[in-house]
Amino acid sequence: MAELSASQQVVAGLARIGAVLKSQAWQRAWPAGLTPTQAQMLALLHAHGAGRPWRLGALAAELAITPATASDAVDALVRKGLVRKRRARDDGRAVELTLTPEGAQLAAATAAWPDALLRALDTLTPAEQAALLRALMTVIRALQRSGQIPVARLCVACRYFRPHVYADPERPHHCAFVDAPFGDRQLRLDCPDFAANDADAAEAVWQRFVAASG
Amino acid sequence: MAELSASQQVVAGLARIGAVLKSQAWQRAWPAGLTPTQAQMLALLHAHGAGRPWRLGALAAELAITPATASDAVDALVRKGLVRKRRARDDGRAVELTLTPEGAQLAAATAAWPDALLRALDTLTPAEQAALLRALMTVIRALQRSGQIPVARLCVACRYFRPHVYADPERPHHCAFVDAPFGDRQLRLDCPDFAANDADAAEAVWQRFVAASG
DNA sequence: GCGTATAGTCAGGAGTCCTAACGAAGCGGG
DNA sequence: CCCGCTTCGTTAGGACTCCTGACTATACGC
Repeated sequence: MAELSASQQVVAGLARIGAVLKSQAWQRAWPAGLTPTQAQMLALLHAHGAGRPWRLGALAAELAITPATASDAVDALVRKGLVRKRRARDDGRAVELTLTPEGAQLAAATAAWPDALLRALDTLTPAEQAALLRALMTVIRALQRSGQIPVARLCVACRYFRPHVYADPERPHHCAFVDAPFGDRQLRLDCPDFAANDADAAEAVWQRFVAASG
Repeated sequence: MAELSASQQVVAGLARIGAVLKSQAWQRAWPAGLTPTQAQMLALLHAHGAGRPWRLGALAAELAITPATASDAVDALVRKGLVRKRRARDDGRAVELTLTPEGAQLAAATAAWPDALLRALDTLTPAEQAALLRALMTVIRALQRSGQIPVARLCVACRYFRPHVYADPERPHHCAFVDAPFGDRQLRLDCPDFAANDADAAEAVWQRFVAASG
């Protein structure tokens, strides 16, 4: 049996799951007349778009595609009447994107995560789910620090996050944005209320988080 | 703070990592003159192709694309001189695919997993890596059982797998194919020597595996 | 043999994704 | 104020992806 490191095995598994996500994205997007990229854009615009409209460049960075590709996809969405383009007030070069009512409706309808994967995850015990979530947070944080991911709106990197400030093991953390305690299972990987912390503070928060969670 | 289930959070994280895998696939494949799909094909042919050549349909199922798309991609690889097509001996409809020497060389050169992700995974503790691997196995197994993945060549579903037959906690399992003990960290998600087990036996093996690993 | 199922191909079309070249707006210094 | 540099986005061109639907050819069952 060839020796493969645990990391390599994990990457293989992630790649496999990535393939499932990709094929399910097609299956869900196609009936709605969308491609996966278009559906992803719609979802992003829908998820955190209301207050501060997305710019095209930010969208491209988020989806890990070039601005040229993003421009293509946005045009397709505009042709379909789902998205509106507007010049930014404060920057005549930039383009702001907002959903039309039709777009918002379709985004809401398409937003559901792939059932098969959710059901598969539900076969894990709660402890396994928590461990998986923590592992993913660690990985995503590392990827962000190495520049592979533009912005990761993780609780553990957020200005409002206070890890392990309560004795209650169910809800040890505090979110200063909503001013409420919460637990590991509510830790978010992509919070709309995220506010970036400076590097040193984020590192300190992370250290406190892992130290007490070990 | 909106309530999201742990499963939904995990899917979000997996999707995020999937995006990284995708963008890195482009970065690695492009300099070699390949697209991600072509690189994946080459990798599959290289990983377990020597003995029993791949058929086009199997490749398509593995990559979760239609046979038509697979046919396109194979043609591209044939044009580039990396792959050879041949009618199958035992089935005049089927096409068998083998790597040319150039293809094998390129596949070997391109085979490395994305560094950034490996490094990110190395920030996990060994215990976290093991937990992550087990969680992924559980998920992939569930996806296979629901038909989302064609074949998952997991140790835990293999005819040769004997879970927890030794006292040594480092190497509790036995592989009857290589006739040697091994540990959790060597459990494979995609073993070339995999042999399918029948459903009942696989279920029994799985139960023994999770019961003792809990 | 004959029909049905299966393996793969072809044609057509929208879309993805890249690079490269470009226009247009902001920003800074002289 | 205006020249150059940078940044945001678009266009153009090309290879490829990915689908559906129609098709050919072989295999298999009765």
